[in-house]
Amino acid sequence: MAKIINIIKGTKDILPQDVEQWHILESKALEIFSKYGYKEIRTPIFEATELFARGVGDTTDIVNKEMYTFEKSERSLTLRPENTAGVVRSFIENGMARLSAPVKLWYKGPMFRYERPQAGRQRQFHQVGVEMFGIKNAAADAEVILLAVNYLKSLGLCDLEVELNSLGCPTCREAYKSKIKEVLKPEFDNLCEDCQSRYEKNPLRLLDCKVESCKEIFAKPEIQKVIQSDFICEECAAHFEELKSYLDKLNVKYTINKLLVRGLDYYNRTVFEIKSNNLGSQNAVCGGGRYDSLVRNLGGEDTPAVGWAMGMERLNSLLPVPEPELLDGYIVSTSPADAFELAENLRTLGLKIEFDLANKKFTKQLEKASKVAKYALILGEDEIKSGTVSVKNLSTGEQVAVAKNKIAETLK
RNA sequence: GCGUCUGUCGUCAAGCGGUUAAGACCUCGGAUUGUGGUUCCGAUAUGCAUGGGUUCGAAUCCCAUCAGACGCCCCA
Repeated sequence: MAKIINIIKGTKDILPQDVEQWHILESKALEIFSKYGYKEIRTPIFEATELFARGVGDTTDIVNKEMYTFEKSERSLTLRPENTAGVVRSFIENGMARLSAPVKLWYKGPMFRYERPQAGRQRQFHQVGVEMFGIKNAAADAEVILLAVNYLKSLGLCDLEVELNSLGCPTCREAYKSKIKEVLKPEFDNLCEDCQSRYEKNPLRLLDCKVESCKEIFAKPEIQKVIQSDFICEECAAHFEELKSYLDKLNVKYTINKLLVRGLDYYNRTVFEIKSNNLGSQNAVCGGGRYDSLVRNLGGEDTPAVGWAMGMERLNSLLPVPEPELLDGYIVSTSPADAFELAENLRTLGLKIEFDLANKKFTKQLEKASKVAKYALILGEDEIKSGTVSVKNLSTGEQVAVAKNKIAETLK
C-alpha cells in the first residue's frame, strides 16, 4: 500500500458527526447578530503581510513568531492570524467610512497561527467575531459586549465570566507604562527572563506573569500601589464609567480585572474577555475591545471602532453533543429501480430518504433501516403490484400499508 | 522555542522479558431467499509508531527519531 499522508499538526478535520454543532454556532450567529443590525462580511484568508505587521502590531507574538508567511511574485503574503485587520482593510478600501455610522459587521472563518497546539489551541482554528465602526461613545462598547453575552446565551452558555478593564488612551497609557517601569527598575535583575524582555517591549504584560518570584515582586505594596492606581485620564475614566453604567442597567454581570491587557497592540480604552472554567488552561472564549486608532493606522479616515472575536472550537467544546439526526425513511426493496423512483419522489417533498444501493438481502436492508431511519418503507413485489408501500415505524414496530401518494403525511 | 506524559486492529483497550498478541464496540458475512433493533455463530493485527541496541528470547528494557496529549510563553 502507498504511504498514507497525515493531517498537518495543529489542524483538525471537522467530521460529519461534529458538523451539526458548527451549524448551530453559525446559524445562531446569523440570527442574533442580524437582530442588532450586523451584516456578514467575508474577507480573504490571506492578505499582504504588512497588513498584519501594521494592524496587529509588530511587537506582538502573533506577528513576530506565529504567522504563516510566504512569498509569491515578490509579494509577502500571510495567512490571516485574526480577522480584525482584514475587516478594517476592507472597510477602508470599500469606502465604508462614507456609510452612515455605525457600520456593523460580523464574520466567521478559519485563522492561522503557528503555535504549539494544546487543549483549546490549534494552528488552524475558527473565529466568529463582530466589529462596529464609527461610534466613539461607550454605548457602542456596551452593545458589542451585550451582543457577545446574548450570543453565548442563545447557545445555552450562561455561567461565563465577563472581565473588563480600560487601557486608557495612548497618552495616559504611556504615562502608566513609564510609572510601572520606574517602580520596577530596582527589581529588574530579579525578574524572570520573560518579564525582562516584556519590560521594554510591553510593560503592561508584566503584570500577569505566573512565575512565583515575579508574583512576589509584584505583590509588594509600593508596586501594587502603582498597578492598582487609576492611571487613566478623565475622559477615559468617564468613558469607562459610562460603559459600566450601561452594563449595570442592561444587567450584564462583569468583574473588573486590572491585569487584563490583551496581546494585540491596537486596543485602547475598553478591553474585555469572557472566560469559562471548563476549558482547561486556554479558558478565554471571547476577547475584544476598542481600537480607535487602527483605521487611521491602516490608512483610512480616523474612525473609532470596537469589536471582539470568539474561538469556535472553544465554544464547541462547551456545547453538548447533539443527537445524530435520523432519516425520515429508508426504503427496503428488492427492486432498486422502484426504490430509486420512490426515493426521488419523497425527496422532492422535502423528506430525507435513502435506500440500499448495493441491493442487499431484505433482512440486511431492514436492519440498516432500523439504524438510520425513523421509518422503513417496504416496497416489495406485493406493494408494487398494489401501488402501496408498507410503512413501518421502527420505534414502535407498527406497520401499515399506505398508498404511494399518502406516504409524506404518514411520515410526519 | 521549552517542559511533562503517552504511542498495541477503524475505535476503546488487556498484556509489565518466554502468550498462538485477550476482550469489547464498529464493520462484514451466516443462522434467517419479505420483517429489523434481542440472540447465536463466523471473519477481520505474521504484528504492537519508526529505526537502532541490550538479551538465548522484546509489544514489554535502553537510545534516537516521528507523532499525539497536556502545560509554559502567547492567545480565541
